[in-house]
Amino acid sequence: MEQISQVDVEARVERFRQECRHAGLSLTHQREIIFRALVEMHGHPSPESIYGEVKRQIPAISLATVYKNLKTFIDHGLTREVSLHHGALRVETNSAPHHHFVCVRCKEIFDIEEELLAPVELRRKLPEGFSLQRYSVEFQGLCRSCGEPSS
Amino acid sequence: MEQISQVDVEARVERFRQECRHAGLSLTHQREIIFRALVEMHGHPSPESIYGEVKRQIPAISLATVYKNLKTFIDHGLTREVSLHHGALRVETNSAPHHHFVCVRCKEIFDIEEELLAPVELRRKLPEGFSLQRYSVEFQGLCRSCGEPSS
DNA sequence: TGCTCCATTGATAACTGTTATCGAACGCGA
DNA sequence: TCGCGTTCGATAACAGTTATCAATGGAGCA
Ligand SMILES: [Mn+2]
Ligand SMILES: [Mn+2]
Ligand SMILES: [Zn+2]
Ligand SMILES: [Zn+2]
Repeated sequence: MEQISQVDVEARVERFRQECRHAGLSLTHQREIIFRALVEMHGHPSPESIYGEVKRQIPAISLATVYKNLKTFIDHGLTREVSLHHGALRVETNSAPHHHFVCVRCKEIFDIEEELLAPVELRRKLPEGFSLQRYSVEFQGLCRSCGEPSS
Repeated sequence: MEQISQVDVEARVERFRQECRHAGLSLTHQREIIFRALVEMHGHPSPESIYGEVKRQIPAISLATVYKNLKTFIDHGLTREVSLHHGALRVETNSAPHHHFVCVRCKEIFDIEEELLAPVELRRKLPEGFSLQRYSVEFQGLCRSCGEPSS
């Protein structure tokens, strides 16, 4: 959670410009401000919080523009979505500890039995003050149906 | 993903009844049908899909009843929500592989450096047809601020 | 069994997060 | 500088979820 230096920010914005050119994306003012905000905001910001930040520099910007650009960035690998299954609540009654495989394409969630993995080992302790209740490994990739070449 | 036997279902529904009594929850017809559907549906159903299932047995049931009961079940540990951060899109520019700690209380997401963990080891291969792109470990528990006794 | 009370239900309005639509504005190559 | 296709802002529409509230119905008790 260390602060990112201004030099690093500029370097990443410059790389961003190159990647936009590469991908045939127009370099709009909005686009750049949004990306810069993204890099400068530490953590895992929501569209709403990014909007709040960007609005300070472009008061007239639309929330829809933020959404559209975030989607564009994600599609082009310029940023990443933290959770692939944030769309709707999902529940399960399988109370046994187990892991999940999430398909990046169809977003389906598959159970992975716990025994398939060797226990996760911590080399050091978690940061001070954090109390652990459980953990599970989330695998991401293509599921059987989505990986087929015929798709 | 093996099919659950009818005997097991009944056993779990019976346990459900006991736990409801224990928790001071009324044993309503809707409640039991919803729970039974939940146990019988394999995978990670959404409220909408549960509603669809339950509606076949109680055509007049309201979607709100399904939501309310799912929340009640989760609050009492009768079922589990698969993802703690399904509420809204979250993005990050931290492209280095890393893990996450999600606070069960405030839902904040914290980065955990990759080096804190020994590499995850697969004892066997993933199920046939699944292609892995990445994985990360999700820790759940209380963060520093939420774990404080003064809260 | 019948009565009372409070939890729960169903209907629906309201709210939040997200996407679609569309005319205006703008970036970019010619 | 011009012209075209992209992107923008405003806003309607949509999806998922929660709040509201009157009606219903479990659960304990007479
Ligand atoms: Mn699962
Ligand atoms: Mn992260
Ligand atoms: Zn898939
Ligand atoms: Zn917390």
